[in-house]
This record gives sequence, C-alpha cells and structure tokens, in this order.
Amino acid sequence: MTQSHKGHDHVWADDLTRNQELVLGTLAHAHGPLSAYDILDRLRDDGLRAPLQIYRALDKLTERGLAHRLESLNAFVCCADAHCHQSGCIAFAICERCGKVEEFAEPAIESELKGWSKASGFVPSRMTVELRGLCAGCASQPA
Amino acid sequence: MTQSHKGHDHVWADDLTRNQELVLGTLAHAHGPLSAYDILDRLRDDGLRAPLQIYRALDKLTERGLAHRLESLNAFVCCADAHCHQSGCIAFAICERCGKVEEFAEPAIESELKGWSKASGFVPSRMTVELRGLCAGCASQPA
DNA sequence: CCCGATATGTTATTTAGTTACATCCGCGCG
DNA sequence: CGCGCGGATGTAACTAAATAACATATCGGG
Ligand SMILES: [Zn+2]
Ligand SMILES: [Zn+2]
Ligand SMILES: [Zn+2]
Ligand SMILES: [Zn+2]
Repeated sequence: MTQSHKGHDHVWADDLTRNQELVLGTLAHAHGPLSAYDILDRLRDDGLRAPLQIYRALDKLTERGLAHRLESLNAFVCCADAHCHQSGCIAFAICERCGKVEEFAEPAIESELKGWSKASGFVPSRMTVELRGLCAGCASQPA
Repeated sequence: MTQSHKGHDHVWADDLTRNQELVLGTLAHAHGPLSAYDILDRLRDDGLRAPLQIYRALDKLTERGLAHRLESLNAFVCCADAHCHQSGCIAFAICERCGKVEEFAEPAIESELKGWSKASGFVPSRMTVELRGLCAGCASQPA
C-alpha cells in the first residue's frame, strides 16, 4: 500500500512531506495563530515529539509562502491567500481580543516602503507589517 | 549626599529611575540593537542580575517612546528621534549584515494603514513596520 | 507616623528556538 | 545489485527570551 499521508480535506501542494503536511493542516484548521509549541502539542498523537520537527516544517512552509510568521506574536498562520506571494509585502491585522488575523496586501504600502528604500539606499529583502488592535467584530462588541 | 545616579553624558528625561537610566544608557551607547539579555550582561557590574530588572525598565522606556522594540529581532534600540512619538507609526530598516538600524517615520504609510483599517473596521492600537535587508553602506560593499 | 503606590531584588519556571549528531529513505549510477 | 549522495527525520541537550510569584525597599501625602 503506497499510502502517502491522507486524511486531509485539502491539498495545498503535491510535494509536501508528511511533517510539512501535518503542520500546515494544523495551521489551516486552527482558528487563530499558533506558536510552534502549540502545533507540537496538537501533533503528539501523530508521533511528533521535538520542537525541531515543527520548526523544520515551518521553515519550508514559510519559504514557500504557504504559512506566515507573525513576528510580534512569535506565532504562525496558514496563508489565507494562495496568491499573496505575488505581492512582496503582506500585512497582518491581529485582533488582541479574539486572536483573529486578517491578511491583506496593500500595494500602496509596498511602494511607499520601496520608495523610502530607494531614496535612502537601503536594499530590502523582507518586509514586516503588523497591526495590533481590535477586529471589526470585537470593536463593536459591548465590553 | 543626595547622589542620584550620575555618570552619564546625556539626560533624556529627569524622572527616570536608576535602572531605567542604566538600561537606556546602555542602549544609547550600543552600536546596534541589543536583546534584553545583552543589556543584562553589560549591566552586571552595576549590580543588575535578573532579566526581570531589564524587562521592567524596558517596559517603561518603550511606553514612553524612549526606546523601541524590534519585533523581528527580539531586541531593543534607543529611540533615534526624540519626536518620533508624535507620529503614531514608526518604521525600522534593519541591516542584516552590519546590524545597523535606521528609524524613520513615513506619514504616508501610516495613513495607508489607517485607511485600510477604516475601510475594514479594524481599530489599530499599535503598528509594526520593519524592513530587513542591507543598508546603503553594506549594499555597496564588495562582497 | 502610617499608608498606598511604585520601584526593586531574587528564585524558579515557562516559552521559544538552536546545535549536534545519528538514522532513514529515495534515487541515480556503475 | 551495491554504493553514494542529498534531503528528510528522530532524539537529546542546550541556549535564549520572557514571565510568575513573592519579598523588600523607597517615597510622598494625609
Ligand atoms: Zn499569504
Ligand atoms: Zn476580534
Ligand atoms: Zn523613536
Ligand atoms: Zn549594513
């Protein structure tokens, strides 16, 4: 029985390894961002035991843009938009009450940052834009 | 002898506590960003021993805008521009070769982000913008 | 002087990420 | 087939980053 790793309802890429698929599946089914150790806890039953196994998978996934790291949270999310890597600069809005994360690409922001870089001689390789605050739902909540 | 804490060449604010002044002084004299533990190591001779002492001082300093936290680095820098807190959104360009950090405020970026927030109902409380790459000096270096 | 607020000091613990090293598995090649 | 190589895995030990819990000290106002 060839039995590659089944059991998932969605396929993101056909060449993910077992661990990568497990990690990405966990992120995809989560309601919000997860730390590497959160992910590990959820994958103990699948045989994963060491942080490094998670970090290795996350490295590959973030390299390929299938997952993103939230720097201000030390946590990771599944990419919400399969085409986000076409835009070099992805921004995140993180709700501090419910934990929801919205991923969005504002080309204007990217060009602003590129403009500053050009003017100052800085050569950017990676851009991090993260907003903290309250999502629309939580902001309109009573208390 | 009243002897508040002297020995510094510059005064940032007159009401800093001893630990806050030590930490800010360390950041100010550093050539690049420092982690909390880096700071601790440099303040052992001044009697500081526990991470918490550093983190407490850093909390106050960042609250007041005298220091900034670089989320993508888990490190801190002294504020380069005493008036930066007038702008809600401060951006950083971090050189991955020499470690130099440039702090800049692009009002256009802030208004872009505010625009997105307004349109989507998100209520931001804090914004993080960090560029990684090569500073002008390092980018023009041979290898 | 007493009290509350703020700052400090100390120890232990939790959370995050890395280093080092052994093993395993698929694949091309002689 | 047998070998060698690169990528993925597994495991243990460790460093780094941040916090929890608790005890003291310091200062200013009533
Ligand atoms: Zn994405
Ligand atoms: Zn929310
Ligand atoms: Zn500043
Ligand atoms: Zn540089």
